[in-house]
Amino acid sequence: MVQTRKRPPATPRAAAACCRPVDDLLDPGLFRALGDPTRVRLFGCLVKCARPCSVGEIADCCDVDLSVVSRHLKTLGGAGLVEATRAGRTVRYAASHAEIADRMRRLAAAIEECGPPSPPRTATRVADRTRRRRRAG
Amino acid sequence: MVQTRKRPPATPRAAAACCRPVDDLLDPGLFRALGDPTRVRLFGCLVKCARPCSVGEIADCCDVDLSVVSRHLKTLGGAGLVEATRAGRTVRYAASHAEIADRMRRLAAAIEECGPPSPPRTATRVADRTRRRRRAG
DNA sequence: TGCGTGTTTGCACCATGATGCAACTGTATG
DNA sequence: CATACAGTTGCATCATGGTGCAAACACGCA
Repeated sequence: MVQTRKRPPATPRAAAACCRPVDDLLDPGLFRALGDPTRVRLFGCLVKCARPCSVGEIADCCDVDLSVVSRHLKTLGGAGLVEATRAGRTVRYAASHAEIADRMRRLAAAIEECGPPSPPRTATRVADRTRRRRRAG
Repeated sequence: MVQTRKRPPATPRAAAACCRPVDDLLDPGLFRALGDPTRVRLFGCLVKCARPCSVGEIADCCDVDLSVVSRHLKTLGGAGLVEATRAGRTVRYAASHAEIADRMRRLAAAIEECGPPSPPRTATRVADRTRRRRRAG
């Protein structure tokens, strides 16, 4: 693996001026969309349901007005968390599983890249290697 | 790998009643903390700075009142995003890199687990195997 | 074209929370 | 003990946004 790690900025002020991958991933818009209890519940239901659901169906999973659900779904869509498709007069929303998972994983990587040189990871790798060697032997 | 995948609930209403790993990871409190521009900026600076910083230092990275920064840092701390340590009269906050990265990764995994059976992943694995075979041969 | 259904939008209300200022607490230092 | 400094808290203000109701809109169907 090549050396991609940079020396961290000396102060938070310097950090504010310096650009890292984590800056793009830390989008307030995305987190804001998931910051409301009702909205995150809707998103969770769509994630677990794992298929495109109509607004009416989705509204059944919590006791707020249908119009509220409609607005929340639009917000989730704007944040890229769900995707909408029309079929006649019904609109179906589906969770964007792969996209969001990828986004979260990239955020995790970006945060980790800024942090301390992750000794636990090396430890895990050593353990893996040991296990592999044992299995082989 | 053993079969851990469950059949998804038929409707969002059923999804609301059914419990999956993703439910615990989708904590509105965490996302709410990252949903404010000022706060996420502070968090980003701490992530990039990668060391414990005093409140005064941190306040230098954005043009809001020191008291506001103090409150935001407390919020971030409450969400588990940063950790505070006192030394005399100065309080230092540091980003919890490993914890947050782990949390994001587990969320990614939980979301992916609910989603479609991820054909791209299988494809990748096949590709990896092919590549490995080629490299070996 | 009129009707019923699924969804969105306009509007008003209200709760939450982000912000700045000032006062306060707590801790070193003289 | 007085002073200065780091940070927190109380308070008032204001903007944002979550909510419900009703009306409007869009589409399929008879």
